[in-house]
Amino acid sequence: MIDRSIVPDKYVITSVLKACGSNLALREGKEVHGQAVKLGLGSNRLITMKLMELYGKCGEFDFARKVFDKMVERDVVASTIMINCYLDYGLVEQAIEVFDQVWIKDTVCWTAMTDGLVKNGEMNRALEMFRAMQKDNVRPNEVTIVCVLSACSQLGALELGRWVHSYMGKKHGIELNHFVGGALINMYARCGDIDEAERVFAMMKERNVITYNLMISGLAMHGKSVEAIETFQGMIKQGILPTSVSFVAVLNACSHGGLVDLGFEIFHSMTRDYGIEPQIEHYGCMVDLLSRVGRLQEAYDFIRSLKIAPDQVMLGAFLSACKIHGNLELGEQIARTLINDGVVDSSTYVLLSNVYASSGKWNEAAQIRAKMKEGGIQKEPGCSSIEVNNEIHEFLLGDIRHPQKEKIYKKLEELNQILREEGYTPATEVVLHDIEDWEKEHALAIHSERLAICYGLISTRPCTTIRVVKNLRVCDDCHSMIKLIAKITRRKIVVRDRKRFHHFENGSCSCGDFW
DNA sequence: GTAGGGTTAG
Repeated sequence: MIDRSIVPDKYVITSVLKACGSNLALREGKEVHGQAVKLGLGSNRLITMKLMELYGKCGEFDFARKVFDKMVERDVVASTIMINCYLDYGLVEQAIEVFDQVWIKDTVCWTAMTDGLVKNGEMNRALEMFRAMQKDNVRPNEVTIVCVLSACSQLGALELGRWVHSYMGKKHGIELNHFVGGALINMYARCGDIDEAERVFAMMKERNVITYNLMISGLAMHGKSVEAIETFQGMIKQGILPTSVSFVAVLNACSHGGLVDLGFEIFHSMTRDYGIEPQIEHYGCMVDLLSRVGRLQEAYDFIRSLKIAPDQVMLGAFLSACKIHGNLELGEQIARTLINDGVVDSSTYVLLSNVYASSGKWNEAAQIRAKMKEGGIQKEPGCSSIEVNNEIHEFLLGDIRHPQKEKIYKKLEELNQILREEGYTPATEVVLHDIEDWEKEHALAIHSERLAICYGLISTRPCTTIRVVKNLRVCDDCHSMIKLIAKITRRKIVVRDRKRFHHFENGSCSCGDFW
């Protein structure tokens, strides 16, 4: 409500416009701006910039641009607001166009552009931006560091992440605050160096619930269940109240560690001790917890007892466990529910098809694939990446774009030869007889993680750890193959898949073949 | 003045 009894000044109008922007109240904002114009404040810089922000936040970037173009003094601050208007709506190229025209860019402007690229999934361009910023002699601050670390964590760029960490340590005035500390823990955990994540965590003087959540989920991701639970308990001892996110993290740790009773105790403590109502993701953790250890009937009954409808992730956890524990009947019941509901994404289709295929029900598997085709549902392309000499190398299925492709495929063939001699037969050869043609192509092609690993083998020093990041789950065949590769090459191979880490060493994997 | 860490379960 606008109180019309008092005549507002420019400060009042600025703060009301700001509030309208935060609440996406476009109509009210326009009204306030109209008032400002009537009061002769239409060309006030602060008010004009707030109007741009308002338009931007409400998705009206064309209007924001018109205001921007009319501004007499289009300095770095106004340009940064315009850049953010575009970046919030994914218009990266338009943002860059404005950015390029800024004559003297400051830290905020560089950081906004870098962060916008990260938020729009353009990690490599974000890192390029960071390098360009340093060439331009603009000093990064804490915010810049957090953005760059976020890009590193998503890319799995451990080398660069380490470089950023050491840059901070060299008296560049970067403080290890909550944000920077959290970003570092997240970066190390997600880049596969959980020990270093723990070291940063231990070094931090002050930790908040987010710091703890990051550490707990990092430990859980690496299969360090006991440490994750201890960290959770340590947080409570410190008097920090857990949030709903903390519970997902710690329940996830319980399920990876097979700690059913403790998991239930923690689950019950949510409402009892902290007044946090479980959400679908917490129920999902409980289903996962029961299913993993093979208590499938209990998991099934648990799902049925819920007042809310199960989602694909929850059913996926159950289905995946049915496949591993060889309980097709319960799995099929759930599968039917999934298909009938008709809202199934590509990964669940793939999982369903694999469940059928694993028990030799080829017709059913083929039907699922046909349904996918019918509905025009495409499997998300698998993509693996590896960082070598500060550069991220990306590989798709059967990728031949890499400049060193000959060497990579030669290495792959060499490994296949050794594996065959060791008596290893790829699971795909068995599968091939009973699946559809298009699937054969996929099965025959070379999965991206193998290419990334082979590139790692030829381009890094012997005995060093190879770290690969994959956007999807690792398939069974690749998983067993990587175990053997780790053994014969005497390398540690760390693979981050969509959900967790696999540390391959000397023929076995830290996930205990259950993922 | 403009920019910052967790979306977690398959």
